[in-house]
Amino acid sequence: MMIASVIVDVPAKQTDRAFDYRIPEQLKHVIQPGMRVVVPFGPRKIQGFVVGIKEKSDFDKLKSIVEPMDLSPVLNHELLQLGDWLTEQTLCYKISAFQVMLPAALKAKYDKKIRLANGYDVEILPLELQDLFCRNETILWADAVEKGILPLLQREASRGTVEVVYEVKERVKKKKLKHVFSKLTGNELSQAIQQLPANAAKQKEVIEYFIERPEPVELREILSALEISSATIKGLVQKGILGEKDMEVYRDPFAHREFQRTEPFPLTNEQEKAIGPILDSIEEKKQHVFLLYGVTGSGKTEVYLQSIQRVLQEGKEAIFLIPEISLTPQMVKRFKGRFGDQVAVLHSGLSTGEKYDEWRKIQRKEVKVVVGARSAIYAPFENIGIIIIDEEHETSYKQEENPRYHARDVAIERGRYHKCPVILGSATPSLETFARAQKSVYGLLTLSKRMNDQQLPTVQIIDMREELREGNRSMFSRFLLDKLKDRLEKKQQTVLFLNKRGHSSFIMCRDCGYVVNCPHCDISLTYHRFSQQMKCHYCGYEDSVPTTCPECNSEHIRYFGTGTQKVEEELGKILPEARVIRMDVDTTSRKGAHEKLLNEFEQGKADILLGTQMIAKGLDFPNITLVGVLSADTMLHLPDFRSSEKTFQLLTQVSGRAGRHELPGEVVIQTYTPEHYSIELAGEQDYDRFYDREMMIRKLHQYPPFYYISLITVSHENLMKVVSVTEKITHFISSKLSKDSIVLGPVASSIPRINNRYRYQCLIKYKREPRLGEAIKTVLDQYQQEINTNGLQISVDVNPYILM
DNA sequence: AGCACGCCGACT
DNA sequence: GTCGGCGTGCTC
Repeated sequence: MMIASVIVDVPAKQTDRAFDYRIPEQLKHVIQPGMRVVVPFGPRKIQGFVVGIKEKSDFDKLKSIVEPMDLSPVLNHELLQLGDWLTEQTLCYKISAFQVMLPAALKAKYDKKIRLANGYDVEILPLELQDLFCRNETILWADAVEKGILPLLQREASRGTVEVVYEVKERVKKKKLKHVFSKLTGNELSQAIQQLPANAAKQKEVIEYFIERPEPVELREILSALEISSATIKGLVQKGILGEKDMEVYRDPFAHREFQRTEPFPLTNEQEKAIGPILDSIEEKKQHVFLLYGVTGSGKTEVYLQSIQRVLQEGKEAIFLIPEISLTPQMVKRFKGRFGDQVAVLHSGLSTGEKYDEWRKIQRKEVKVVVGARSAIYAPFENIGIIIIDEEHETSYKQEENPRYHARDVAIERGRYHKCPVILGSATPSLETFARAQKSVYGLLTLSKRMNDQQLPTVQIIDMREELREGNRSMFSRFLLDKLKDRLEKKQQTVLFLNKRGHSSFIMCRDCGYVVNCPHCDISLTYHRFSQQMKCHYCGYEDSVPTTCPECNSEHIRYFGTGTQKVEEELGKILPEARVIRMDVDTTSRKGAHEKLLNEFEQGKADILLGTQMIAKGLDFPNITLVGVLSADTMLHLPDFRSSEKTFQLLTQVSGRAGRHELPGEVVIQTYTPEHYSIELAGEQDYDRFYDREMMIRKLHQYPPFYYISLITVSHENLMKVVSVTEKITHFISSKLSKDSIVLGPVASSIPRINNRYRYQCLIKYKREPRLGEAIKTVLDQYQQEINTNGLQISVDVNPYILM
């Protein structure tokens, strides 16, 4: 007898193990590891992943697999193994690890239904129910609740006349469209033409079409191609010459778009030198991690493209990761232009169905290259020749929910399996990566010159305190304003960057300084002009803006902080002639809006592009000669050890937008802390000195890359409970680790309360601690009961990116 | 996660 | 005496 080990779709500690199921005889040759199956679990039917097949089980009352959900495995051997690794690394459930590797469309949904039990007739039911069950075979549980007939049904269920059934349903269907095909051979078709009446010109045209191209064709396509109506086709179908059938098609997010083919550019000396070791590594089939450290505009992309080209020549596949925010149409264009329809694109702008289709193209080996954001690292290729992570330092590569993985780590793990190079590219590498390159753990490849020998833009740092002292209360320094006017005159373009993170608009009383906080979370409410409301970004609480201060009754209570709208307004006042395009969450939420706005800017329909994070990357327009950063230091003051690094990276990225082509670029950075090294050195665009400086601080405070960190966050409604549990956990972990490790806690989280739940943390810093995972698992086991029943939550983040 | 089983309080 | 509360433990 064949038995399948199945990981069931129940994300809980107690079910985080394989359950054994009998494989029915007729499925003996169908069921394979990596397939999704429907299995009975307790009283219901749920989805599961087959992880192994064996002949014996320790369990003797096995149930049988109900049915397979796939024709072929959705997870190959490597990905199953990778799932185990993910579970180990991030301490997540197996089922979560598998699900994160697949498109959302493959995640099961469940229906709970009620139907007449076997052997009973509708007659036996009370009258109210008879009608219902005459019309429907089953009734959705949710409908029954709504109709208020649940008690009735429950009574019947206890009599045994109706029963509850659970069904697993697929989330998306494969898209099918009507196709037309020829039922006859070429010769037979030619004969058929003869037999048609003389006035059937259109029908003859259709038959000729099929003589030339005998394969099935989409109905819509042939209708428009031959300019005929569906009646023509219908006639031929009735004559038995053509047939109609529904065939699967891909949703194509890039339909009706032409991508201009591009050829490889000749490489500069520097590029040539950088690509050498990569090509060697491809050839030697050796795992090797490289840091491609190249200033903005130094031509990293061309190195990527030509490396991928070599991989394709070897008959292998390539994964190219890029942060969601810079996964712009521009970037897609470059890849599609070079590699045509060998490219699949995966990003959050696609619908569930579109993502699923792109994923299937990969699985069916119809494409060779994947360009995508974080989760594209799990592309189901089987013969990977290179993995590239562009903008390696970006925080979006870390997933902030379970499984809390970093795409870089997954890339290196997959590279190990496929024995292929992994390229990490950045102008401002994360300290971890640069440190590893310095220690030769990673190969260091440097591009120090911009293409065509353009100069890096000149950077001017403006002290806004000085401006204030001299009576300028506007958000534009006089220097920046002059520059703006200058560009308007010269008809050159400007990018204005507003760093909003950590500093959104809040409501404050100007008399007593009272700030309106969320009643459920310890965080200020954000002002939304659109709805004239205040909103909590953590729990969704909403309220209208008070007219008087609840503390001092003053009427001088209003919103504070700088939003893009406010900047736009002020621009309108001081530079009324300037045409401004604003890009933020509000103006880009609609699908395609992002692209549209950028296109308008590119075509010169505006002088100033004003925006937040989303314009920091990827913009590459020749006419941009000025970049202004309105508030450089807003995120410098976040309680995070990476805040200096992030500030430096962001400022450097933004500066890189200026002067990428013939015209020289200029950058103006406004700040209240010009003396801070991350701002000063971003101004000098000196990564190396920033690195040295920041490394000293990291060493001093025992942070990465000198120490690894893990973060345990405990939350509960009761403050005392949280503190005492965190206290115990801290104690326990501390007792299990070597004395070189540092265990900090209990400490209130930087957002001490979210949704009325208090949050405390235990931070662990260590150099080598092989037993830490074990210790954390013990903690989770210990508190299992309270987690299940008492509403206690304990979350673990190994190598957290944000300490929140 | 769901759900059944089982042991204690307030009702017909 | 029973209906129903939610603590406890199980699901191949």
